[in-house]
Amino acid sequence: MLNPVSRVRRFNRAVTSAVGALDTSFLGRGRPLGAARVLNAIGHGRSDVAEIRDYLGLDSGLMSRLLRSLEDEGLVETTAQADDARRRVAKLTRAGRREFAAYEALSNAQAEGFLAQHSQADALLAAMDLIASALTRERVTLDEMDPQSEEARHCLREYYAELGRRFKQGFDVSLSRDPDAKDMRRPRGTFIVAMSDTLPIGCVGLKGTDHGYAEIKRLWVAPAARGLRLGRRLMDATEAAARELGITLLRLDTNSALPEAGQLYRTTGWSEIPRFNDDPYPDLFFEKRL
Amino acid sequence: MLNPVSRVRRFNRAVTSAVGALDTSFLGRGRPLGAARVLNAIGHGRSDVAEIRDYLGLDSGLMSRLLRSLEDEGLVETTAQADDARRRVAKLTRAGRREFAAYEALSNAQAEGFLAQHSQADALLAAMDLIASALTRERVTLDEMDPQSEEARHCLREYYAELGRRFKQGFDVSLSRDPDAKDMRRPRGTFIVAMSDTLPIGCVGLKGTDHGYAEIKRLWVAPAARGLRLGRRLMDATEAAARELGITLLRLDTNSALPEAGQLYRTTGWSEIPRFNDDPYPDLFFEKRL
DNA sequence: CGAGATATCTGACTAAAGTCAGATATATGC
DNA sequence: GCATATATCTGACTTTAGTCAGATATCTCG
Repeated sequence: MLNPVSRVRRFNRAVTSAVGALDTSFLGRGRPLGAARVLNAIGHGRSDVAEIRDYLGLDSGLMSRLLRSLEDEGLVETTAQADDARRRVAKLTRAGRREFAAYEALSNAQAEGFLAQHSQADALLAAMDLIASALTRERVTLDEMDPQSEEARHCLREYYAELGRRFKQGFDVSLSRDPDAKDMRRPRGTFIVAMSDTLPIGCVGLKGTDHGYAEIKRLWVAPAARGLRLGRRLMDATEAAARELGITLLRLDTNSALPEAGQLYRTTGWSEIPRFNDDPYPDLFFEKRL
Repeated sequence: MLNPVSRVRRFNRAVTSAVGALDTSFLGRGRPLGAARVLNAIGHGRSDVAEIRDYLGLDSGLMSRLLRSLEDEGLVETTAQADDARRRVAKLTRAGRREFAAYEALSNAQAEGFLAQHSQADALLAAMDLIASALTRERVTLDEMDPQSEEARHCLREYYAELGRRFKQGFDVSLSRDPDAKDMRRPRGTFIVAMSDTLPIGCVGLKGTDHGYAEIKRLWVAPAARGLRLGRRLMDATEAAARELGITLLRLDTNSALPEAGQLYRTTGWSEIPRFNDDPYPDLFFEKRL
């Protein structure tokens, strides 16, 4: 029972038998699961019928009937899409919004109840993040976002906190050459956030300069998402963006206290070069010609 | 999205949509889920029909039909129970054992496949253990076991390893007064292992002595199971066993590098006493009168 | 404009799971 | 021995989910 395979299977059993209890929010309101799922998909902002069908993996006939039953209940209204009358868009009515709110409340209460049972909620949440990221790894999207968006700022806070923990001397952003947000917006550069579901789990910035090269900054992957090769995906996406922007030379700096980063650069075509700036934190410098 | 409730809900979503993929082992052999579940329950050693029905939460009519379909396939045989001919016991036939083995192989392959996708399997497994323990906390059983059983030895190994990490000077069992296994067997004492499903996640020993008291030794809770108040349950069970054995005075020693242990003793009726042995590791001594 | 593609809907069907009311056989307690 | 309880089985039924083949309306492109 102590080998890895048995441990995974134990987890599967625990989760399978608890999933009913973990997410009973779809139940308990006297509606079959299928209809409840459609209602919740609409509530969560999906309105295009084809999109919902695709998201829930439903047959078009079944989808049509479920939608009809929600209309009969007075919870949903469908109209033809303005620019393509074959497509339909679904919207919650006032009663539908009430019903959706009730599902949300159930779901929240249930998650709170689960957390309340456990005195070490932090460790439990970290474990849940890790597993959720692992399970949804193929659904992680890399989105270009503003470096001052909520998601980007979250990543940067976490990134600085981690540097503080990992550098012997700590880390103080104000001492470092913090890139200006405007250098990480198109067309000078960009900022990419890796999103798992709605949780930001990694980021990287491409910072334009006036020195004939662009810099890669702030590459970070959440602890809960390590081991999914996300660093590599982020770097690939940044390089692609740099090519699009006509950039031909990339540079970056890093620190030997972050060995996994150095390792990543060395195995993906970067070459070590001499120090090219006077930032006090980095002690390793790389460049890559595109 | 970054608050605890949202994180739990993200986990729920991830797991709910992955559960199909997490445990598809019940599928893919051309048998409906219900029948496959019954076959597997029997394969895992449940033979009493009423017990299976209860375990799987099935209606008696449905159970009867599922069992009949497995019999028709030649996978299962049922006979009347020897001492009560109303009850039936189910057993796998040779073909049934083959089929069960195929399910097991599928399940193992699938768990292996999942692990193979992740480079940080250790962290993932630790997270899975933690969550599985949290989800099944109310199903943790405390079983009296031989101190030399596989389960007990696993707990002790983990316990020693943890002391090694937490004591500044490390920990060497041979320097400590390691209790003799025979002092932790009835009627002199006992040894209790906390089992979650089939994984040992905690232990405690009650060691009989000839000095008018018994000692509590080796209280340990797996990191994956902390925060579930398991330490307290283990202590309660040990005290109950001590009372049964006619023991009226308990003593124990511990170390101030394990603050959560000292805290537990202080809040559960133990009083600090002067050193009562010459073991080099402990620096705190407690006693409790039953 | 017309052919073919696309999005949705409708009707007819199946499989699986589950419910419920007895029927049957056996056990238990007086 | 008999009334009552228990374990299982059988038949009749419902609900839910899902499949599939067309019907209908609309769009797109030459």
